[in-house]
Amino acid sequence: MGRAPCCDKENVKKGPWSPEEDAKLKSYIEQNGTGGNWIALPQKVGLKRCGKSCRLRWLNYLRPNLKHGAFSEEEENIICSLYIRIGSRWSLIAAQLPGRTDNDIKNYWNTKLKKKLLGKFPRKDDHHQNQYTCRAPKQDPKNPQKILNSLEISNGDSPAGCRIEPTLPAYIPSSTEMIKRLLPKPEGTPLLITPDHSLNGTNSHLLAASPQPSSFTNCLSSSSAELDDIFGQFDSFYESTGMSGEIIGLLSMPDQVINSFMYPSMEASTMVSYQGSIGVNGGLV
DNA sequence: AACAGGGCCAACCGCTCAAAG
DNA sequence: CCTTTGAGCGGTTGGCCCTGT
Repeated sequence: MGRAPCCDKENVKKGPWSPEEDAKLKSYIEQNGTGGNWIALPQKVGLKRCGKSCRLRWLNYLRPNLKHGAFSEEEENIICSLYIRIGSRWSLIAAQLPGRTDNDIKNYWNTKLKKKLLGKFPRKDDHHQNQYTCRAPKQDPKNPQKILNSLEISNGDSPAGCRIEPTLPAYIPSSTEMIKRLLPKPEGTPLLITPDHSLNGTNSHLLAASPQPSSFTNCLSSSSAELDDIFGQFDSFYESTGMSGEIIGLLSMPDQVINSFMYPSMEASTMVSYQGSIGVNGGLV
């Protein structure tokens, strides 16, 4: 039953790769390819490494045409834009940046871009560590490009059915240009904004850009199942009408509205909603 | 010069899903 | 149909390096 064992875990080398190991692996793959079987590769190459380790080393460091230098401004913009839309799908983001690996992008985001982006938007109140949780669309394993094909980086439109809940602390955007990028709805788009009580105690928020906000105002509750149902209603609505729209995760709204959501005095069952529309500069009206 | 702290990044860990048997 | 493994992915860690004190 099952396949042959992967590798002798007791007898594999871990830690940094030596130049000799790199040379062996590179030379073998360049001459013979991977053979579609990473687990068998170390033995063929003559390395005391796990197949997974070989795969990682090849993909992240040894394979040809990899860029190792600093990221360009254009690359940064692409990463930011995609992260906001699809979350931490590093492999999908990497697919849009030739020569960059998912590991590279992930490291770059975690060490530089995240701080850079958040630094532009000082938080109103530091002890409110509010997080938006992300429900970007599940990748289709048969067609990983499907999501990306529906993305258009520059114009602010979002993929159909994409639910974007970036894991970013709540903040009030201060840059008009960034507001437009983060809240890329056309002027006049109606909005429904409600606290997401499904994330009990975190004061996270669920934001929705809806063509019919009033119809959803009264159906929110603390149950994540019901929130899923609401997402479903949005999906159905957009599908049946062909209109574009999705859940969005970043907002710009008046202080008093922010405050009414931020402060944790609400009961879990309390429902607060805000209805408005996106104004000329991306702010709420 | 010595140490602490933070940044950076390669590599590992652990999970999910599909495929092999 | 069930169990086990492989591939791929995102999250996390550990160690090196740099900078400030």
